[in-house]
Amino acid sequence: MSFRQERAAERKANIIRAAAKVFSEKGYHEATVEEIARELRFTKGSIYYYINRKQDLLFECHDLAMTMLLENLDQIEASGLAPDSLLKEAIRTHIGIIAGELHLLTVALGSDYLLEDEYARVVIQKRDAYEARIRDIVRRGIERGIFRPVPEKMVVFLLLGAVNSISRWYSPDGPLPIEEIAGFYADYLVDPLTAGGPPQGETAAGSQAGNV
Amino acid sequence: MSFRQERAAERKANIIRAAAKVFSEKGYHEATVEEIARELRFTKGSIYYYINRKQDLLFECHDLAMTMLLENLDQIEASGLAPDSLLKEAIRTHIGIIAGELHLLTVALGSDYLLEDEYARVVIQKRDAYEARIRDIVRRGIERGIFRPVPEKMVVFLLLGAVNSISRWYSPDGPLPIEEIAGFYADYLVDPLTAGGPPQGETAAGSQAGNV
Amino acid sequence: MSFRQERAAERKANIIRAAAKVFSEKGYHEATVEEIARELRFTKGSIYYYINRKQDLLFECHDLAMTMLLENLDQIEASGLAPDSLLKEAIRTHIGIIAGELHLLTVALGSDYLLEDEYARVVIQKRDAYEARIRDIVRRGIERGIFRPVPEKMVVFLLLGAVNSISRWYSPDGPLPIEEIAGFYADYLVDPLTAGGPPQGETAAGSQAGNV
Amino acid sequence: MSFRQERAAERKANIIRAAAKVFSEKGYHEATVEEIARELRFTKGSIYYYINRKQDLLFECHDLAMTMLLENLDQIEASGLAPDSLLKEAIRTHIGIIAGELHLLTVALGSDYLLEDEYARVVIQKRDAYEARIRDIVRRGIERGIFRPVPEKMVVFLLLGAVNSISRWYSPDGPLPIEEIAGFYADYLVDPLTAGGPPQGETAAGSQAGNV
DNA sequence: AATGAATGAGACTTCATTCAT
DNA sequence: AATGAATGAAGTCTCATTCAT
Repeated sequence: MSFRQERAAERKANIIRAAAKVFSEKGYHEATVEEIARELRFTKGSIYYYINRKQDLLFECHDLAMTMLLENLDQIEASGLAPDSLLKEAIRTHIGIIAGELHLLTVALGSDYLLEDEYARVVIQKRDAYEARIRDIVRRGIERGIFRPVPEKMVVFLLLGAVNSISRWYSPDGPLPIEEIAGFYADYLVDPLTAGGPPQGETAAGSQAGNV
Repeated sequence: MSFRQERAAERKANIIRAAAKVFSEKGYHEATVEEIARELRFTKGSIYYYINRKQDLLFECHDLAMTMLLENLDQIEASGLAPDSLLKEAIRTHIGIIAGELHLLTVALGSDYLLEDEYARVVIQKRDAYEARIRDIVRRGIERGIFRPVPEKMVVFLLLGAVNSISRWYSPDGPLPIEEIAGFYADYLVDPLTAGGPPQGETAAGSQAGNV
Repeated sequence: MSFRQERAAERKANIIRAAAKVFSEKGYHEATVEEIARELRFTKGSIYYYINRKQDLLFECHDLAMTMLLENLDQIEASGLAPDSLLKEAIRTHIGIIAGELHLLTVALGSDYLLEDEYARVVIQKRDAYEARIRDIVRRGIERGIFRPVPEKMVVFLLLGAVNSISRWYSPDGPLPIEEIAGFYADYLVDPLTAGGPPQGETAAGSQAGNV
Repeated sequence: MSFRQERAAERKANIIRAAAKVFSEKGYHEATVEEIARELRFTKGSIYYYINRKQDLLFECHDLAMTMLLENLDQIEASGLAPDSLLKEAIRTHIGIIAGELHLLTVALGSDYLLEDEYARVVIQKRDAYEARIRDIVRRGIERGIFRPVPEKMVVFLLLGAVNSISRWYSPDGPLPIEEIAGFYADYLVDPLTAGGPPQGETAAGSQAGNV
């Protein structure tokens, strides 16, 4: 990448982050392009040198966030950890990303019905891929007898629902360090899966396997 | 309540539900007053005979939803159940309300930054009250040694985050009956609180039958 | 048509004529919707109660003009005149329509590249139909030996080119009554087609000398 | 003219022609400076090294076209032809210029209301001069008894209207060579002026039958 | 009770134009 | 000579809201 291109890319990333900030504070529609511009010390028109439409900014927020989550998964899956540790690590790092890119993830985890069809398709596909990979971890855990049998899909929804909701209340100024939050969530959510722990065997789980 | 008032109240509820439907499908801003009117077989102008502003409809959605949740809590708290059963029951019925009033709860659990300050204050207060009461159940459980000591606030966030996210994927046409989902969530989320590990033997499963 | 619908249709026709006026004076792009509204003592927003987009107004101008020309052709073709008289009558009435609906025809005969594809297709089809019907008159004249053999298509282009250009200079305030202009054009353009040469002597020419 | 000046002039002509091309295809307003630049393998910014304003380009199109027409008239008037032959020659060469500089003439013969007042004045003056000189040819013909008495002004409008409209449908890829079109138009339009009817027999018409 | 009509504020977007490099 | 970047003015369009009937 040439120097010029690099600078342009950097500037674009800035714009996306500025958009994420404003979007996360006021919502997509209440956020005006002018506000995003102001955030960057730009004028309204200037933004349009880098983007085509406001909607693009929303898409880029979603896309960047999903890309970060997926790449994170790549990394930790390369570690060779066992399913239980792996799932915990996935949760912890997922939470770490939420905290580290709070605006971005707040936008991305918020309502996606704001995305126009064309864009929604791309984003939903990535999100589905992410969910599928988490589900795979759970499945592998069950197969190896590390996790008790559970309806994987529902469990993943439960896990991600709990985890993602952190973006709604977390503040870096809060009393708890994010690592502690992350650790607590990981344990709280994964431990019930480990065989010798929580509900043994006969939960509705069995009958539900593969149902959701 | 006089016949007149009754009819008026009923009509108001209809309007709120129509608004909730459209809001939940398209989001507050993409939903036009005309669409809501159409849903009611009204014209845009006519709806203003019943409401003052579009924003009112959003507020009513939030308010009605929170009222339903709070009243539900009143009811089950009157049952005299022990904290663990009570918490599970709270979760189950909370999920039942989500499923039963999907549009309404989807709107109410979605982004609240769409509410103007005046209204937001009212709604947030109710939501805080709801969280506080759930937190109290947890606290009582800890005090009585039924639950292990945990950071109550975070646990409640975790619980509600997981539970509320159901509104994002649940569909009445899905394969799983909502009671099963509710039971699974309740067990999965409450069992980790019980002191020595999961409740022995008596998994909620049994006690859940036909509960929601 | 109900009273209401009638009124609405009338109002729409007014809007189209107002648009035609402004378009013909300043061109499509230099004409702002606000100016058109002002012409009608409307506000900008009000116009959008009747139309969807500015482009619609342009289309309606084209469409209305072509419809008038085509209906006029229907009428005079029903007269049973011979091709030479018929062609002259067609030219005369065509010119009459230009003068009678000067704004509208100025817009319609002006550049059609301003129309978006969807609309252009409709308009071009009507224009082609119009040309084809004029061409048919010429062809019938040739077949019956009333006209000498000529390349019909080119002749029609020549005729219509000459006739339509009237919209560029004609003014109702000019010295010449439109009937005289129309008669002169009809004779000047059709006589060359009649086999033995032009009608001798009796052209309107004399009385018009130095008039324009 | 120095080498430098020559090069500069050439470049300017290129730019005007590029502008004419884009203007003629999309109209003045729909043509963006960027497109014109692209046509020249320039960037938007660069073009402003050569021009001051977009409007200048439009003016230059008009001006260049009128200059070509006027210079053409100079040339053929120097030939000493009689009014009838002269008028035909004027029409033929006028048409030749339209075909030879199609883009340019399409722009120039199209709507002039796009020109700002300052420029419009210059252009309209040239156009008036052109019309006046054509009118003079007609007048001389009448005075010498070669043409029958006709309202000169209207005749010139008719002639030019017909001739100029060629720019709307002519394509170099069409079936007819431009010389034939030009000849046909010249005869068709001028013959009606000659007193006793058109020159008998020798009209180009015969040879062209069925051509278009 | 209901509605057609009208309005005005505001947002997105486009683009000619400028300018530092 | 050339260009990437930035700007500001303007215009289209949407829609919640009002109001006379």
